[in-house]
Amino acid sequence: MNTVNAVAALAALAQEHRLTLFRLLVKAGESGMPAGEIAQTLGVPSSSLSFHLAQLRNAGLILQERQHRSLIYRANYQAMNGLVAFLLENCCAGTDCGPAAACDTAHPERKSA
Amino acid sequence: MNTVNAVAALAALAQEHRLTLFRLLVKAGESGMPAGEIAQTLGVPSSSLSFHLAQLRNAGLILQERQHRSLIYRANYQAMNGLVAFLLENCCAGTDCGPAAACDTAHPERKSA
DNA sequence: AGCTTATTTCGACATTTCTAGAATAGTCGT
DNA sequence: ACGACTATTCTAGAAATGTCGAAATAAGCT
Repeated sequence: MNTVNAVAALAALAQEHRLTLFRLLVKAGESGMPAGEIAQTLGVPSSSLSFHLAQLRNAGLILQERQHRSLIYRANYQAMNGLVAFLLENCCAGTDCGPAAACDTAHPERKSA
Repeated sequence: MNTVNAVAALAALAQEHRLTLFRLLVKAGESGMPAGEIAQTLGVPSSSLSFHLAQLRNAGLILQERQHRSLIYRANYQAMNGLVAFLLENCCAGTDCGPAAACDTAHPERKSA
């Protein structure tokens, strides 16, 4: 993670619809949500939603996967952790003041191990 | 922390100069830095810097304090932690997957306790 | 092949944000 | 009070971003 990546990720999150959307996907977990369902939940026209999904995807914060006719989106926990780590990188003047991020990609209810 | 606050904070950080500036202050710690020194370090005209400092301040991410002729700025660790906590709030479908933020306002080298 | 559903891309417009010079406002020493 | 120093506000133009209808693309069904 460098400044440019971080700015892209932050800019992607710095918008009401996108932040809500991202958090929705964070909640949704590994199974993700199809674009249509997201549009409905957020009450945003599909073309607008598509624009926002693209922003988040370009920033690497969400992942896309086709499932039959629908495109399923889910949060990229790893990217999120990277961003948080970057933000708190030199927190407390470089002293290690504890773990900065702690969300694993694996999902408690779903992970095999 | 709510969505509106979070968007404000993220928007404040979603800009190359401001992100660098914020991280500079995070490194600088409790003692902070005067505006002039920041401007010099970042190579940004003072009027532009002032604009960015105001953005970060409005978002609650940095604190201002006058010291004689200089205005000293320092990172607001608490605000940062609040933001991170908000972002990872329902991480892993609400399962508590560990501490999301860990930077205390108190500074190892300076704290009394 | 043709029809239906799901989603994206295009285009045009409105809004917001960034930049930086010039003017203004506080603070201090003399 | 005056001058020097530090920093902000004002201003205007340039650049980037958000919105959403209409058209286009992709996938699956019969």
